[in-house]
Amino acid sequence: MKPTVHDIARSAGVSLATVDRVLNARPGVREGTRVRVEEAIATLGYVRDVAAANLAKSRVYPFVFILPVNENPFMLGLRREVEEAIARSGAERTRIEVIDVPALESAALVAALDKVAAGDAAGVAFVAVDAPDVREAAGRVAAASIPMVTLVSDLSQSPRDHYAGIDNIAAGRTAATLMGRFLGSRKGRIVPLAGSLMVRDHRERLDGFAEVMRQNFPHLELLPAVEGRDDPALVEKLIGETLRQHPDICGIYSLGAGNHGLLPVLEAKPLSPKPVVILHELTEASSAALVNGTIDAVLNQDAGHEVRSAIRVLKAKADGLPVIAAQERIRIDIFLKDNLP
Amino acid sequence: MKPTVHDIARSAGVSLATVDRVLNARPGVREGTRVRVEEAIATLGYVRDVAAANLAKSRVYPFVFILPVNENPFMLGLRREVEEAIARSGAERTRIEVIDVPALESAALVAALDKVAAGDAAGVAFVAVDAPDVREAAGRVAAASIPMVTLVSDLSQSPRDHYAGIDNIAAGRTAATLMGRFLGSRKGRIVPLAGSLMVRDHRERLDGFAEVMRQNFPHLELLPAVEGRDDPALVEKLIGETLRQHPDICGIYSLGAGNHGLLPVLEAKPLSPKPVVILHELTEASSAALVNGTIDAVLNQDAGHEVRSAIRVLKAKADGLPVIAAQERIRIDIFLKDNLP
DNA sequence: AAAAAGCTGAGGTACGTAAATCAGATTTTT
DNA sequence: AAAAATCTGATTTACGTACCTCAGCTTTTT
Repeated sequence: MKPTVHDIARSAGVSLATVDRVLNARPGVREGTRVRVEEAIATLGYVRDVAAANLAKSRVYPFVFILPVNENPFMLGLRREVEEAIARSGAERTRIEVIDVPALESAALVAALDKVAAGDAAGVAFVAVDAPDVREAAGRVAAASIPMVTLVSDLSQSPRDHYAGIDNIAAGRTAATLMGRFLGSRKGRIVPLAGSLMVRDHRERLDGFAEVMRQNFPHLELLPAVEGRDDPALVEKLIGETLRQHPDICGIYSLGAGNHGLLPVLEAKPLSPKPVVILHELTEASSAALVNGTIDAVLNQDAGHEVRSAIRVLKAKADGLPVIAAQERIRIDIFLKDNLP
Repeated sequence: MKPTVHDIARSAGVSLATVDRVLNARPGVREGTRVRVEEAIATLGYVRDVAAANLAKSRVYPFVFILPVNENPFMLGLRREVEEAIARSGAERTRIEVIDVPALESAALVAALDKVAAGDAAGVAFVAVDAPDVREAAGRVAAASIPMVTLVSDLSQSPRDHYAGIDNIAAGRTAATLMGRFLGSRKGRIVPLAGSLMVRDHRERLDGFAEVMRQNFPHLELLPAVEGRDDPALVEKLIGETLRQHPDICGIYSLGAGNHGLLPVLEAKPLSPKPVVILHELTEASSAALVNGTIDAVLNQDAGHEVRSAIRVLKAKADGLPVIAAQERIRIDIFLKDNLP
């Protein structure tokens, strides 16, 4: 049978209250007594029953999710996953507040973080904008001892407890290897399509991609990135121009969320020979394009996993418990037409 | 505030005992009263607090894992993950018993399943051998209303509640597409290396692989599968012979657990031009081979996810709760040298 | 030295649910 | 019609932990 506080009390020859004071580091226990209790805890191998403790405390975890207002499919999906987590709040003893902030603006994010730092949240998850003022605000959240995880986009050199997202440099490298291997001995130019290189994840993906390209596939020329601002109309225009200007394009790497502009162009007038196209983010559109052969591979991060992982980690940090590292690693999913979900 | 059984009782004008009888479908409540209580439950939007219920019941989930005794790295890893789950048993209110059975023998598996069916387990997970007598034994487990998930290898047309493993046909297809695309215009023979085609997952991988090969890459000739019984020495011998016999081999697909025999052969005398090699299961050896370029891709299933998923699903089934389908889908991980964990 | 203040420990109640025991009302049996 | 059996509902205790209140003891203050 699992030992309980009663067993500890009996074994150490003290009352429940004393055991409780030792367990919860409350004052009012003589040193010698404390040691006796701690020995009993160690000998019996007592572990606190978190469920019972939460029940007794009527514990709820008030978490805050700071999400950018962004119309692209990935962010909409992320938001939906947060809403599903909110729907499960009752069962999970969480209470999740969502703060909307304009995308890519650090000022609003800083304000939101400061509001969290001043409040009584048990944890905060946010999509980071990698800027100095955000880093400072994160410092204030950490100073308030509020667990903090970055979501999707990380904040470098910050005191966040955890990053729930993929390694974007690795994603770019992976895309490059797939691109190079799929092209084989074909020669030509590769065009990367980003949303904005001011965004850290886009920049990292491009960096990883460019490095592997240069190193392993020097016969392929990498064009400067087209920045489409993830705006379908703009992407359509810019990509159309680029393709006209460079008839020898043999590869396209769309590392942002501009697929709604890219796919129509590719489907309207298929190039010959068909370029190798690799996208990020699995959506209905990209899934269909994979099936009909317009594109060749999709790299994906699972927003549902990211949200659930963020919540698990925040809970664990709030309770000072360890996390299962392997469970919380967000993987880069690679989809070909053969392994679609 | 979340409504509790007390709120229901007050709202319906009955006692706690009556609410409890309705909630747990116990007899002894007049039809009219039952309806009143159910209406109160619906109006207030009551949901049972599973943690509190488990506490009151002193609930533990006695689960049984039936694992084949098998020395290959994947099965050893699976076993280690089950052991880690056992280490977490206290916190998760589980009590996990492991039954060892000889690999690939349906008789021992049937005996183990029958033992489970006769016992008081709250759920069972097992690595299925796809045979009629196993199917029948599974039927007896289902008849005893014991939740049941297959692990790693599925049991067709069986009453299992869930399958915690990858889609092996899709895995084979994915391997074929990667193989074909990596080879580009190269011509030659492809050799599949299996453990045994009597094992369902190996057969399915081969089937998926062969179909895509035939359909999309007809210029590549698929040799009959080499069955190496996942025995390093035997694999080394057979693969050596095959390579000598067919100097034009340009692709190797190792779909079983025979990598410890294959890798030494490839590293000892590298072929030129280097064949494209795709393996299953990420281990230290395959990871190293990926980094040094001996092999080109690794398909993997995450044993830790499979075990944790199996436990989550068994718990949910035992409590009659729904599962988060997306969370429980086991994905085919594709690793290139660029996205190793 | 008496009173006040702090220290240490004991006991009890609450959290939300399950389940056993108990009490009153209704129906069935003889 | 009385006794027994069955229904239906109420009360109480328990699960493991947190935390509040109170009592006895020791130390400090006046």
